[in-house]
Amino acid sequence: MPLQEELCVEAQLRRPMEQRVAGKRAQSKEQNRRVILDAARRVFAELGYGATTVRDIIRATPLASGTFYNYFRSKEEVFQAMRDETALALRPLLREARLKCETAEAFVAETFRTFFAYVVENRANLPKVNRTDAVHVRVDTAEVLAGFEELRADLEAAIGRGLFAPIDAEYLTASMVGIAFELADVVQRRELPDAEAAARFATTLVMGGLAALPKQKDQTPATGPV
Amino acid sequence: MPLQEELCVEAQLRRPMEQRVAGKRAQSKEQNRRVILDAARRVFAELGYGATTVRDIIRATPLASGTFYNYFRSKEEVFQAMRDETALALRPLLREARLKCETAEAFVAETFRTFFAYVVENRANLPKVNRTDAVHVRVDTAEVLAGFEELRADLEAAIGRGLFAPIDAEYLTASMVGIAFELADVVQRRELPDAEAAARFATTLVMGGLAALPKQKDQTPATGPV
DNA sequence: TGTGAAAGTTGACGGGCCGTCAACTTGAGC
DNA sequence: GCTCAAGTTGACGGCCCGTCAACTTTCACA
Repeated sequence: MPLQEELCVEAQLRRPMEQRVAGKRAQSKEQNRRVILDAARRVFAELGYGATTVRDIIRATPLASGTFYNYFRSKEEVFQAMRDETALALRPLLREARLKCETAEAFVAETFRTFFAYVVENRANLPKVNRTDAVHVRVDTAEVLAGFEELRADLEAAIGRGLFAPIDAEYLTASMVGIAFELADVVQRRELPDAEAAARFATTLVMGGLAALPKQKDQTPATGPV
Repeated sequence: MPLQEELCVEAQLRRPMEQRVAGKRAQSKEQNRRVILDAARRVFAELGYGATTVRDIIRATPLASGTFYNYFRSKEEVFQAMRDETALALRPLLREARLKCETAEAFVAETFRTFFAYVVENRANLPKVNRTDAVHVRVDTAEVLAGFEELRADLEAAIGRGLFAPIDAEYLTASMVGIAFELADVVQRRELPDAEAAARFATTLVMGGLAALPKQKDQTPATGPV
């Protein structure tokens, strides 16, 4: 029956570029997910994470309550999805920045520069901050933790290539992550956030430490190789 | 009327050491608070922070639901109280450790040593970790933030005394805090937590950075003094 | 010791949020 | 067209929420 095919073609001709192959089904599914995530972002920003309920998110949406649960199982899961989006956007940038580095200094500097630049540019989706009273919450989803693992793997590879002296990559990763998140917080609170300055500070701190760390290792061989 | 006084004395003689002056009222108030906090610790550990409800905590207690609300307004407040207890226990230790230091190295080393030692010794009350699925939560209460401020004030005082070169104390505080919490996490996950090793790593990293930071500042005077 | 008042406890209650599910609507394929 | 699977809807039973009137315990004073 050529008529049906023609209908299909006609539909595609009307909207030539976007959504060509995707059926209406898949389209609206993607759209609903987007609608929920956007509503959630607004509501979390308005009420704070703790005070927000699933119903608040649903109410900020034209959808019915049952539909919400077709997409997410809880507000926690929505929040994780939001953080995952950030992590998935940031991780390739970080990898790319690090891979082209030929020196330890560049490796560290590019990692911090990319991170702080992203954080400052996307203040709205800020990955970390949430205030309920004077309380401060940080959530690391699986995607975020995977980003940490990438940094660690890249560090170990760099150590293997002789870029870094052999040090405990797990400890160094943790330190860089801690510095990055805590400094990001400070930077964002300042009235004129300066991503470059934060990156410079973090880089200098870590590079100075890297110069000192291998010597320290020799002083205490009791622990043995990890 | 001496008889009333006698009754009071008799009561004290029966339990000679403890609770001498405190009336029954104040006693049971303190005890109820303790009972709730202990129950909460158990329940949070069992169910995780997110899944725990106020009713779960109440059920782990011989008290009625109304009584709970005489002491705390929500599970968030209970959790904050728990963290505050940790912060209030740790802060004097940290201050004492830092105050007697005559060198920058000692200042940094003692701060980290004290912190990691406390964290490893009190794994049960561990200040940071909470898992819901693969999610990782950290909460900084007002008391905890006050601890950060103390570190910053001590750092600035040390800079004033010439112990440290003049650097941005806010950035350095944030960095030390970030390193401390993130490393604490790594250390606690290891099967043989070595507080000393973590303290040594953190100290070396920061001291190496401190040697490098003042030079960096000269390179970029654009920002000006803070 | 007895008594009145204040402090503190209790658990039932109305209100709202939770996640589910049977009935319905929409899209895909023939 | 027609059928069936996929997806949506909102009402529903169950639970948690924070409150509060009734009750019990402690305290201060005579």
